[in-house]
Amino acid sequence: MISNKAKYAFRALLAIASQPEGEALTSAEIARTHSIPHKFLEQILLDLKKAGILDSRRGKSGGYVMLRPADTVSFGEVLRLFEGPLAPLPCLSRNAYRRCEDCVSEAACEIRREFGRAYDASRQVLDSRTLADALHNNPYGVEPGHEVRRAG
Amino acid sequence: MISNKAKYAFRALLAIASQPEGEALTSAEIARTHSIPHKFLEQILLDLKKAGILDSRRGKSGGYVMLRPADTVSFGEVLRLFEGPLAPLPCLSRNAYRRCEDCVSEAACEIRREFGRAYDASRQVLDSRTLADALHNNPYGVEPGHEVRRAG
DNA sequence: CATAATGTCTATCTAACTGGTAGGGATAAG
DNA sequence: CTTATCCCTACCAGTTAGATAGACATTATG
Repeated sequence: MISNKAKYAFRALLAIASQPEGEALTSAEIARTHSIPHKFLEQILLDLKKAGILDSRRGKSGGYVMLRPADTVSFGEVLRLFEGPLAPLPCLSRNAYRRCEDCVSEAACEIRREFGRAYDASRQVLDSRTLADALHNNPYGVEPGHEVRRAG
Repeated sequence: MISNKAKYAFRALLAIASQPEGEALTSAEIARTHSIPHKFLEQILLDLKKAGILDSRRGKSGGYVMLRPADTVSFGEVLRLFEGPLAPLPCLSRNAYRRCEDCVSEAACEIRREFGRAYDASRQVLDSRTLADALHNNPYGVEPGHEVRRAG
């Protein structure tokens, strides 16, 4: 199960990304319309800003807007931001690679091999599908080469 | 990342499943050869026994053997035993279904839709691959209908 | 029967994490 | 100057992870 924090982040991002270009949403508005604890949401939006996904305006008539276009923000990227590495084993993570303490051979490890298959399958979805795909309900797995579109 | 408990369980199961028919492995042997804390492993093996996957013999020359054949025990089943539901969202879990607190429509939920795709992909691997597949390094995705072999 | 080696069960402990809450401070509009 | 907003940090209660400990039950063997 993903954390509430991550789930809130997706709700907020989808709300912000579906605003008309340039129109900001305040944390209070998002919190109210999506039943998210306000101060908790503020932390989340701040994280998204620090990650370069959102931009913010302070003061009266402030709020949040997308900094990067919604079709460049993948589900995997957001999830990693709040959950850390998505790999089921440390030895399968690209960014947070760590060998298992008592590993003899990664190539021969059955657990690594099988979980690698599961991870590949999951990653192919999460790292290719973007906020824009979700909002437009874009079909999945139709166009060839969809695995690596704008969202890296 | 999966828990150490689950990882230890897979190590132990693969060790037991690769023993010659009828030959038991003791918790102490497994703990030593795989660098697993002995008492911790005992709890794990007990869980696997209670789940009907392993059988045990007590007393001198005791130990653990497979109760069900290795080609009927899927990775998903073992993982669920130690990690609980694998679904990324409660509303995607078959066994532990729960609607999101403030859900308006599951059919319209973009988050549910996208995570459903990721979960499907991952589940297709985990619920089809068995301990025997892992031990024999059986190829994956070759034979049609492999999704539902002996392991349900 | 005694002993030693095993599995079985339950309790306990510490550190980290989850899911918040709280209270300011900085900034900008009007 | 007031008010609404974002920004930042600290804190807290409950749960979970990852064990550790100790006693009890069962069985093979001498």
